[in-house]
This record gives sequence, C-alpha cells and structure tokens, in this order.
Amino acid sequence: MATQAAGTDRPATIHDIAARCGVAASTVSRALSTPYRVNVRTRERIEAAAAALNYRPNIQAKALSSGRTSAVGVLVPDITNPFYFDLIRGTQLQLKAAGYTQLLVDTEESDEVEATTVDQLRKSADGIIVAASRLTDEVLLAAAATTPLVAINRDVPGVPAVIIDTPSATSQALDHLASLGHTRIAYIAGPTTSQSSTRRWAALAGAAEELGVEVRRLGPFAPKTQSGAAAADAAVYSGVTACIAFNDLIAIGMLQRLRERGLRVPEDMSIVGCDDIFGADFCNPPLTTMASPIEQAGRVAVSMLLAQLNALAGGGTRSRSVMPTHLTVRGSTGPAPAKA
Amino acid sequence: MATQAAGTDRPATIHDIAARCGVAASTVSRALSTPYRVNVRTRERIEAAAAALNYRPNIQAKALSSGRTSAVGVLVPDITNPFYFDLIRGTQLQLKAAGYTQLLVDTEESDEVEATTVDQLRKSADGIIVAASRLTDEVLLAAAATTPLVAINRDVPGVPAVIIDTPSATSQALDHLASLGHTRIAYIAGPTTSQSSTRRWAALAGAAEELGVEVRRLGPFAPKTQSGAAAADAAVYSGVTACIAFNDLIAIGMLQRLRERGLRVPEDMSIVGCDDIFGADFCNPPLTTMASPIEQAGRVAVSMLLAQLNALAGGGTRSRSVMPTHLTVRGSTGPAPAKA
DNA sequence: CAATCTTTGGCAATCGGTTGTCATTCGTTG
DNA sequence: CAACGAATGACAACCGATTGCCAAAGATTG
Repeated sequence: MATQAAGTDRPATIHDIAARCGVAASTVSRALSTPYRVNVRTRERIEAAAAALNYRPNIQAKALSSGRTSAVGVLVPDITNPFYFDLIRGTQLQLKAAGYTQLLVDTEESDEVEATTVDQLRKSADGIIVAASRLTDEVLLAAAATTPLVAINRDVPGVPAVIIDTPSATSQALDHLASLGHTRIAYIAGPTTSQSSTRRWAALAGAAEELGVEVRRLGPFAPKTQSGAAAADAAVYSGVTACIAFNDLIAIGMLQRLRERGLRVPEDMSIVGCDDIFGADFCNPPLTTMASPIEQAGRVAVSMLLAQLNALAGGGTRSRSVMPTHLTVRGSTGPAPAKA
Repeated sequence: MATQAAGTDRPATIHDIAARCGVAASTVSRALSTPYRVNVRTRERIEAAAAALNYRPNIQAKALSSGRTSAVGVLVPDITNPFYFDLIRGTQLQLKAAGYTQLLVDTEESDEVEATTVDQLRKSADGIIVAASRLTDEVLLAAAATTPLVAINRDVPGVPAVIIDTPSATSQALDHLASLGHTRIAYIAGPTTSQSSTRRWAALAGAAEELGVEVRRLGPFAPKTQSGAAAADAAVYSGVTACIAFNDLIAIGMLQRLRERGLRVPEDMSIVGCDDIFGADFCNPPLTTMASPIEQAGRVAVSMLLAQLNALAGGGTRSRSVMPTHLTVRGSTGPAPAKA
C-alpha cells in the first residue's frame, strides 16, 4: 500500500542522476567508478545527487556490461555437515569484506550436481571455491582452466588449492594410539571419491609400517553420523582396539553405537575423529580428534581466489596453501585393553 | 593455455543460435521461453542448435531485461548455529527445485547488517526469506511492503511468516518439569531482540501461574555455547532446580559448565533445550529439548515466497504457517532433588 | 477464388550500466 | 598571442536477453 512518498517510486538509475546534474550518463558512471577521470566539482555534484536519490547500482546491469558479477560460488558437498559451517563462515566474511556476494550451493555429495553447478556458475560468478570436490582430476583441471577456481582439500596439479594437512595429523594420531599400546588399528574410510580419505590412508599405511603396528582399512562409509553404526560394528568384528575415523561425524556415530552395544570408550575401544567439528568437545566421551583452522582455510581460499581475479595477467600468484593440523586429545582415546 | 578447441571459445548466445538456424534472435528467445509461440519445426531446429552449442542463458542478461533475477536471499543471524543448517538446507533444496538460486547471508546478529542486506537484495533478488529477524516490526513491515518477503520465527501482522510453535512446546516442557516435582524453574532468555524468546517467556509465565510453579527469567544471554557458562552460574545462584534454555546451544554450554562445577545433570539440575539441533542427542547427558521440523520450515517458507512471486495479482495467498513442535525427552531432565 | 483470421517470426526498443572514441575546453608554454 | 597538450565530458555502441508491435505467410471460410 504505502509506497515511498517522494517523487519516483522505482530505484534511481545513473540516468536519473545525470538528468539531475545536467551531465551525461557516462559521466555519472565514470564519476562513480573511475573518480580521477572526472572533475572534482562535477564528481561532488554527482555524488551528492546519488546520495539524495539513494542511488544503488544495479548489480545485474553492472555484471552484464562489465562481465564481472561480483559474486563467488562456494560449493560444499553437504551443508548440514558442521565441518562446513566454519568454512562457509570464513568464506562469507572474507567475501563480504571484499565486496563480493557468496553463492552457496550444496552439491549433495554428487559429482553430477557439482559439475552442473560449476558449469552454471561459470557465467554467473567471477570465481568458484570448491570444497572437497567429488569431481575427477581432469574435470576439475578443465574447470580451473576456464574459470578462476580454488579447491579446498583437493590436490590436483595446476589447480590452486587450500589443503588442510590432515595426513600429517593422522600420523600424529597413530603415534598417539601406538604410545597407548594399541597394535591393531582400523582406518574408517570415507567416500572413495574423497581425496582426503585416500591421502590419509596412504599416510597412515606408511606410518604404520614404521611403527610396526597393524592398520587395516574398513569402509568406505558415508560421512554421516548414521554410518557410524555400521563402522562401529565392522570395527568390533575386525578385532581392532582403536579406530581412526574419516571424520568426526562417523566417529560420533561410532561412539553412540558402541554405547548401545555396551562397549566402553576408551576402555574397550579408542576412537579418533577428524575435523574437530561442533560437538566433538561435548559428545560422550569428548572426542580425540584432528583439529584444523577451518574458518581460516575458508578465508585463505577467498584470498587466493581474489588474487587470481585481480592479477589475471599478474603472473605468479601463490597457488597452494597448506593449513596446519594438530591432534587434540580428549576422552575417547585411552590405553589398549589387556590382551584377551 | 589450452582453451576449448572447437570454434568459438566463449559461451554461446541466442545470436549464435539465431545465426546458425537462420532466424532472428527474438525467435530463439521465444522458442526457448514461450515454445507455443513458435512453429514446432523451427523450435526443434533451435533446440538442436542450442544443444549443439551447449547454450546456457546468461542469467544477468535475463535478469536485466525481464526484471526477474531468479534468486532469493536467505538471511540468517548466524551461519554457524546448527539450528540454521537444516533451515538452510530446506530452503536450498526447495529453491533449487524451483530453479532459483539461493543467496545466503549471515547477518551476524546485527540489525544494521540485516537492514543493509535487505536493502541491497531488493534489486538483486526476487524475494527474501529472513530467519529470526532482528529488525523492528516497522522496518520489517516496510520491507515486506516493498519486496516479496517471508519471515521465519517472526510474527508481525502483515508480514507472511512461518512460525515454529515453540511457545506451546515450552508449556509442554514446563508440564514435564512440574510433573517431575520441580517448583523453582528458570527461563534462560535469549537476545532481547528475539521475538521467539519473548513469546516463549510469555507462554511460560502464563503456564507457570496455572501450574502453581515459580518461573523466573534470567538473562538475556547470547545464543552461543559460550554463554552457557554464565547462564549455568546464574541458574545455580538463583537456586532453581531446572532450567528451560532459549536454545540448545546455551543448554549444551550449561551442561558443560555444570559438569565443570561438579554438579550432576539431571540429579542436581534439570536442563531443557530448544530446537533439537545437531549434537543435542549425543551430548552428555543427551538433551531433553523441543524439537521441530526445521528443514520443513525452510521449505514451507520457500513455497510461501514462490506463491507470492507467482500470484502477484492472485490475491489471497496463505500468509502464515505454524509448524508444530514437540518435547523430546532425553537424559538431561529428571526428578527434582529432595529439598535441602 | 477472394476475404478474413491466425500463426509465425522479424525489427527494434529496452533493461542499466560500461567503455572506447572523439570533440571541446582549459591551462600552459614558447 | 598562437600553439600544443592534458583534462574533461558527451556520444554511441555494446553486454545478452525480453517483449511489444507489425508484416508476411498460411489456413479457414463463404
């Protein structure tokens, strides 16, 4: 009903400003985007008029004519996974600070959805940040060649990336378990398409040999708490005394299942998670896990992307950033049970 | 380096298709958006060409000329609050299904950021969904008058809304506690700008009188786990034996704090949370809380918004939807301690 | 077979900016 | 005072679609 009282009801355009100041629209455009190209006095008049009319540039039009959309797509496999909360917040904050809009898409763990989305985003975003990509190396590389892109937790030569160094923390976790006397340990694997999972397993297998402990791989399991039940059962059946889980969700699911089965953690079974997500500190028992600066990872990813965007012809932009990780010991790990 | 090999390297436009088929660009546009306006044979040729050229309409251009952006802004006060995960996923799924893009913004619990964002979104989105708005009734109403808008958990006459009926669940919670013998109960209030908090308190105060129990209000507290410590201390100091917390984050924080102080839950203090967020089922002890279909709430909000968009002149669209809520009893509530 | 209606598709304006080109104006210098 | 160069701002094309209007072609009817 009650629309704006004053004069024109629809948003002001540069033409309105131009008319008001008696200059051409192009001058207004320049005054606002390339100030030094316009006389100070004219510019001030224009700025005053813009303020008076409550002028806001139309993003669509800007995007159309300039080719830049001021938007960045952020793709995550599963919005409801707490791991991504901090990541999303990190990207969001950094993007907003730089004047970009974040287009957040949940790819539902599907490489197809991911590919389609990347394809669509190619034109509606200036760049893309892909977390835990499920795409093949080739597809990802091809995408990176076409569009400014930064991957998170995905290491493909030629694709700028932020890597969270979980493999090295995985070794720490193994050390930790070995020092507690565990000799039969399971790695609860994540999706086969997850490179993080693969790399962690590799690190683990190598370290196991050095330490002289036995590590077997179980899975793959979907990275959800619900998978924890199956994982726990498999672990119990395999006779191990400790597990290193692909992520905290699975680990927490395992805790629940073990409790249901009447097994005590850590007395009967030690559990190590990964990511230190929301909940890892207050589950029962609190989860020993590999923690990393996730929000910061998101921010770094944005910085790298913006560097790509701004220095398109600038040559060497840093194309790889490794985030440190460390083991946070809590209550879910303890001495190995006495041998039966 | 290696750009696309085949012919043109930049994305195909309707003009490319038009040229390829020997028709005008406008015909291509019609063939694609108003099929019945174009001869079947021509249309098929155009569709074939579009497929061959891997044509994707440019969203910016579409938005500019049609005035519709195919994007919907979703505003939440705090992305890292798990409560919003499911909400976001709900809106995301429903929006994607309808061909819309979700612009997710974290307003950081700030009414200013929220107002600014709404203002900006007015032109770059077809509609807005605001969760737990911190804006005043007037501002929200004004925004809703200008832009299609749906509020979640915010009841303002004239503003279409999805309301999660926590007040009625709050009464259930009070009944539950009273039946366990609690007579001195605290309501751990959320932000003063949160209408949910206010409405719950009102429901609680009313029900308390009927039941003949004493309910006092503590707070306000920020809806974060960190606030739980202060809340727990305040509760202990006030001498109550049970607390109903504004949300699960605070409740979980309280659990942690009480444990630190050596108090047992529920033996010494019962705690009821709200929202049944991720983590409420596996914290220690598992949290008795008020659960609601949050993802569904997100979906309903989108449906209502789309109804507004499509039936702009359609008159009566349903403008209010109340989501049922129920109490989920877990381990954090128990009989009142014997009086000292 | 002519008259009329309908279908079909082209032309051109438009959305709101950006940007290359060019003419004008002003100030500076010889 | 003439000449030259820099600063300034206008014009117009363009980004990629949509859409109103109109003409040509085809179909229907008397």
